[in-house]
Amino acid sequence: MPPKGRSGCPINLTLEQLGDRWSLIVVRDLMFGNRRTYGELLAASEEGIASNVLADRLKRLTASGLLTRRPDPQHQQKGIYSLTEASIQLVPLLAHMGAWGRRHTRASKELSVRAELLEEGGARLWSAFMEELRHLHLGAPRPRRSVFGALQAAYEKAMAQKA
Amino acid sequence: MPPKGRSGCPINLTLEQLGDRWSLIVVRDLMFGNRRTYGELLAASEEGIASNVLADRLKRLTASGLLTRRPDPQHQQKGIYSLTEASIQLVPLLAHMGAWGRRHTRASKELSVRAELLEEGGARLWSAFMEELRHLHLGAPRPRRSVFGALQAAYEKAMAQKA
DNA sequence: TCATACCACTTGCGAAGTGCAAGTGGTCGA
DNA sequence: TCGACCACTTGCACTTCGCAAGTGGTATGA
Repeated sequence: MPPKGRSGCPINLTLEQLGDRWSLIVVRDLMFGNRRTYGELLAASEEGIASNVLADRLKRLTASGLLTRRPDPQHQQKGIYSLTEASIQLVPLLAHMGAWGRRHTRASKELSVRAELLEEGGARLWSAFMEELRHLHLGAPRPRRSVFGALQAAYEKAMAQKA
Repeated sequence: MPPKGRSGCPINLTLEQLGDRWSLIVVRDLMFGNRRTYGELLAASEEGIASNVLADRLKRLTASGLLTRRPDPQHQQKGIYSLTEASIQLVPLLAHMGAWGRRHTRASKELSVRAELLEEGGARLWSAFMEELRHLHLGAPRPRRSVFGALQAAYEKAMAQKA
């Protein structure tokens, strides 16, 4: 089967799927912010994503197998978005992006706390986090320790210290 | 100093610099293909980058400190582009992108060979490769072993086997 | 020295992506 | 049954992208 797109290079193909200014922001918010519906993703967006762009990205990411959508039993109209195994495997990539951004951009201290923890924790922490994401998004058994909780707590502590 | 851009999140800021379909392709070709001039980057581009887009990216990447340009002593008009420490530190990111693309996209076997080696080699191999890039681009001393050569040889072997 | 090829980069233009504001049509709670 | 809510669409101005052709300076060989 011939590879589609501009070339068969794996880096290129990754860029073709994720190389825009919003796709990974959406994945990030699902992953680290546990935002699961259109409304949550739109309202709590740190970067102020436009509603049409969000709708478009949810559609594309779902079509390419990085997200799934299931109806909310509480609310007919609402959909609940989940990560898939493919997007859960983006954890190391996002961790590295955070680490790089922390060093080479003017990142704010509070928002860098999670990136810092992930960097310090290394591959073992990423694995634990991925296991937890499999629990939250794919129905896998709940792991003992919550990395998600630790990241969240560190972030909230940093925000409190700032204020 | 307040962070610029959409938000101070390090992942977001990384995306604002590199989140498009071409910037990392240019870095990849400089890094793994050792293409150092506009002409080399344009002619050997696997993905067929457009000349104006290449010119624009070289300008932007240089402006944001990911590349430097110095004149070619052999040829008045030509410039030689080099990676900087910041872009050399993208090695782990590109390695992960390759690894992810290899698993989750229809990457071609030949072009995946380098990604596979980088993935197997892990952090130690990345460090060695970065050391070598510092030699090639920043004038650091030449390291003993050439990762670049090994990657290149593996790629060429794969291409030969295909033909 | 002059024609020719080369080379880095620009220009023009249609197509696609982005940002913003308003709208739509179904759903929920009182 | 009314009004608030919610997921998502539409319309429009603006920017970016992709492609093809062009421009003007530079090396080269007769």
